[in-house]
Amino acid sequence: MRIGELAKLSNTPTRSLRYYEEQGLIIPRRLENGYREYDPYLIDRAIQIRGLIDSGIPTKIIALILPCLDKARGIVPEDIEPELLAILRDERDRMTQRIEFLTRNRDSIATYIDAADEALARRTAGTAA
Amino acid sequence: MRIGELAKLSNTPTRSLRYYEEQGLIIPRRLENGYREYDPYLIDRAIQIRGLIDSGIPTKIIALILPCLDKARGIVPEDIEPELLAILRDERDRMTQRIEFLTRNRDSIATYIDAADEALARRTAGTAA
DNA sequence: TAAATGGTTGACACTAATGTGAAGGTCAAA
DNA sequence: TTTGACCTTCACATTAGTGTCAACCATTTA
Repeated sequence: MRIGELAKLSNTPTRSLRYYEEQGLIIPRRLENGYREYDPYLIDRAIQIRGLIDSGIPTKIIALILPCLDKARGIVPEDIEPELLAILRDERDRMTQRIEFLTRNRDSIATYIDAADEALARRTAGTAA
Repeated sequence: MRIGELAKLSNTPTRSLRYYEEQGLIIPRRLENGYREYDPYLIDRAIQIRGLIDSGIPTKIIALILPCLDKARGIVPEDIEPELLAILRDERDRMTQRIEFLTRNRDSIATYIDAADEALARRTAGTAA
């Protein structure tokens, strides 16, 4: 598929898709026209990248970990550099921290929302009665 | 305490602390000199803000949800605007999405790391034997 | 064939968050 | 009293990611 279709299917602006290519995250084939040609599996990849960027992970890190995410289901790495491994551990821990942070704060917001809902329900009930 | 001490304790550059003030996230008292004076509880708040920003939440959203996070433990909101409530629900859901995304990808990375470790262990064992 | 649609590159602009440096005020200690 | 550490504001620079526009090429359709 071409870039416009991928943009629709992955809900990602074409501008961003071209940027991801520039950053080495998604590199499509080219048709004779020069048009970008994307394989269908790249829909998921585009969505994944958007999610990671939205979570505060810079594209340079994403470029590092993407190959590992691909290989994760199956292929065992044989010649992995210890430096890359260290970076991966670091990033894994950073992500865990982020998850904990987000979870704590999300739960606080949820608690607040629930309290507000309850308060509203009480007031509505009182008004109705 | 003054800005330098808070910077050390919260591991946040003074530049960022001033920026947070500009964004209405942390507003310290002022001494007669004009120096910023921070209460100790603001250490946690600074750390919290850093975590949220690092997780991809923009300061404008943080400014909205911070008061709720404060109130979350205790004070029940009485006069909450339905618009704010809608924004909060939205943000809560967005954070949940982020958490799921991060968790999935973190787990993939972890799996990859474990596989690499195992492979290394096998090779080392073989070499030793 | 001409218009419409969608693709290409390139450039300029913008926001968010932070780095950095200038020019200067405050205060404690030598 | 002068040095040094820390503070102030102001301002310009930078990075990431995206928006947007210009000028042009390709393909389909009226």
